[in-house]
Amino acid sequence: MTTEAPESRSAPAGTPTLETVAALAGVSRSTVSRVINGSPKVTPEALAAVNKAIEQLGYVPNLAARSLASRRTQAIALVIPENTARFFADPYFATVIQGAAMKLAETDYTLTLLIASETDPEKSRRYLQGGNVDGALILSHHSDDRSYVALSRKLPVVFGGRPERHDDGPVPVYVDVDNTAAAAEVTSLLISSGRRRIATIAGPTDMTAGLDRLAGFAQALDAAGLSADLVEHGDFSPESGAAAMDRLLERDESIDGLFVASAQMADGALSVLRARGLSVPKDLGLVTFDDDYFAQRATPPLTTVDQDEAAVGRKMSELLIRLIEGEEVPRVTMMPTRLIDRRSQ
Amino acid sequence: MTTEAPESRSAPAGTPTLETVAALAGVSRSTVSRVINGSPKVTPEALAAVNKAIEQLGYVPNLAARSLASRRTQAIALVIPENTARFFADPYFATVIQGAAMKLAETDYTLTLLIASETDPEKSRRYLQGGNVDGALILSHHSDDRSYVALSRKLPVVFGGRPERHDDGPVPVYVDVDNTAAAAEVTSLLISSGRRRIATIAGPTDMTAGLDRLAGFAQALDAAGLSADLVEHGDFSPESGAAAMDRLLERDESIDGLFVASAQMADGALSVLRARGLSVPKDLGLVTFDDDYFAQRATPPLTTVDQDEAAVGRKMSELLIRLIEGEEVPRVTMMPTRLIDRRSQ
DNA sequence: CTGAAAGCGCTAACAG
DNA sequence: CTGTTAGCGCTTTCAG
Repeated sequence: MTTEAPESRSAPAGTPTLETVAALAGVSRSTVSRVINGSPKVTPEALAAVNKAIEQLGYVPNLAARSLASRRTQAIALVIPENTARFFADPYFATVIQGAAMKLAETDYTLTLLIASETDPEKSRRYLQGGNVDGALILSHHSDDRSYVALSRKLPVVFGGRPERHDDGPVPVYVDVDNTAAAAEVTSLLISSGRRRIATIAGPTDMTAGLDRLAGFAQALDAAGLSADLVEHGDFSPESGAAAMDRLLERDESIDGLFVASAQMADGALSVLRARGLSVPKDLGLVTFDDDYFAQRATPPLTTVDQDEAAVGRKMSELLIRLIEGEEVPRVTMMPTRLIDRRSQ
Repeated sequence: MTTEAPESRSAPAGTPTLETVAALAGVSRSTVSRVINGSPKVTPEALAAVNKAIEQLGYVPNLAARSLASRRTQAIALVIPENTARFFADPYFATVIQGAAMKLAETDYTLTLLIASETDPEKSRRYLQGGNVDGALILSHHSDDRSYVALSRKLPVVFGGRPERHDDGPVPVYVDVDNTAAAAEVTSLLISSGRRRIATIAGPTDMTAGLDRLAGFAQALDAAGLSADLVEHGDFSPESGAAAMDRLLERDESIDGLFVASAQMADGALSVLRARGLSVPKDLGLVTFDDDYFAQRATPPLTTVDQDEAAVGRKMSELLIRLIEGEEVPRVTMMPTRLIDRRSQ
């Protein structure tokens, strides 16, 4: 019944453990642990001995054990809506993820991809609240992030893109670009080019980026005393842009200016315009959002808003880590956008 | 020195533990553990009591503890080359990842994104060999997967895309499409259309997909007694396709057939052809690879090879899990491709 | 079928 | 600065 004689424990088979290292270095496990965790309270000699032993043994700490003992997992979940088909195809999200992952790769945190099942939302909720991660990065796709906004009271959480709020809790921490301001700015370029009958192909109404760009569009027209009634929605895909363009022209053939909420949709819209024999910018000024391949290689190249998606991802990771480590962070972080004038307005 | 009186342990604060559940259900921890792990050796009564307690407490097992005790992590690493900029932008990889993640989401495995740093390759090697994951999914990007091929002897590993081999070890397990056969097939369409001076814009020489498609192209021409000397390489991006097209036309203006190894490159090539007043398929037959937006919406829509990237990802996950669970799996799995004839040849 | 006991590998006070 | 002593929460023989 005593806890004696721990000598006869595990034979030095398998992967080396902290204990193996301690033995080889001639110190206690605590000291090895201190070295691993970079504690300053270790004599140079001990440190050298331990490091040598670690090197020699090719020792790698066991994360599970560490996390069990320290009650920190060093893991961060990246929550992705199940509706992934469009999600991954969307270069916006792909790039944000990339930025977030690259940033985390510089730290000791690990990124766990969590696909939020729509049929069993409990599964991911349990995972997140079950202490399996130290925090979560959430890419708001559709506006069904209600539950995640709630989650952010129990776990450090950072959103990518302004999450929609459905109650009066505290504002969740998020990183976004100022879609409203940027949309207004690029739209006003249309106005200063003398366009008067200005329409927009807006994003989906269940994504805040779509809503915000539409709001910016309307703001700009309002300020100029123009009517913002020519609005058709797409889902950010080229196909939806083409369809919206058709609807717009059906409603009013005299359109002479157009703000398309994404370059991919603009590509679709352009194909319709071309088919109708309308040329940009001669017959109609066209500005858009995103400086991707579509905006750059369109005929003509399009005046657009450039946003740094990777920077959004990096910032999300940075904020989350600070949050996990107990720091105060701003609830709202707006990343800069840049207007690229290619004279297509 | 005795191990007695464990009663006065942790107050029932914080998250419920297995012990809490056991107490509430009136059984031992072992029984709760059995229930959680779906052991059949539990009486219906015990099972019910435990499940009720779990429900009531909102109990979630602690993965770290479980993994420490069971020596299995239930985690799978997805290894991605650091050169991520292009990686994530590439819809091929994005979709494979998606497929792999979706498949895993149906299981109890968790996906950890591991960015393989080029400056510190040891970091990911240590992580992988340190017992932090049960297996790894590796998306071969460039041909620097030497170390990962070696890794596959110490850890269950499945590659996406044929990995290049640099030694004579066993063939690693991989999932791919038969790039060679598909490229040969689509190229032969060009031949049967009567094209005789056939060129190719090949992929990069450091990616097996690029090499294999080039090999298929050459095979088809050889079989028809045609020369396969008109080869220029791109990096799968539209820009590189345009540049390669320029070089090709400089070398030989009489080209009447062209196989482009990716639809994105084909898009670039088409812009060059258009600029030169050459029309497809009138002046020149054009076939490509990938049935994405570029192939579908090109002018004209292109005859191409459709591959199901998500299926590749799913299959990778499936094989890896079987490998982890000790099953034998085929070393090579070829996913089907489909020829889509749009009469652009 | 169930419980007791003994750790998995590591961290974290607490003495020394 | 270093070693000792207890566990972190769960699985797993091994008796019963």
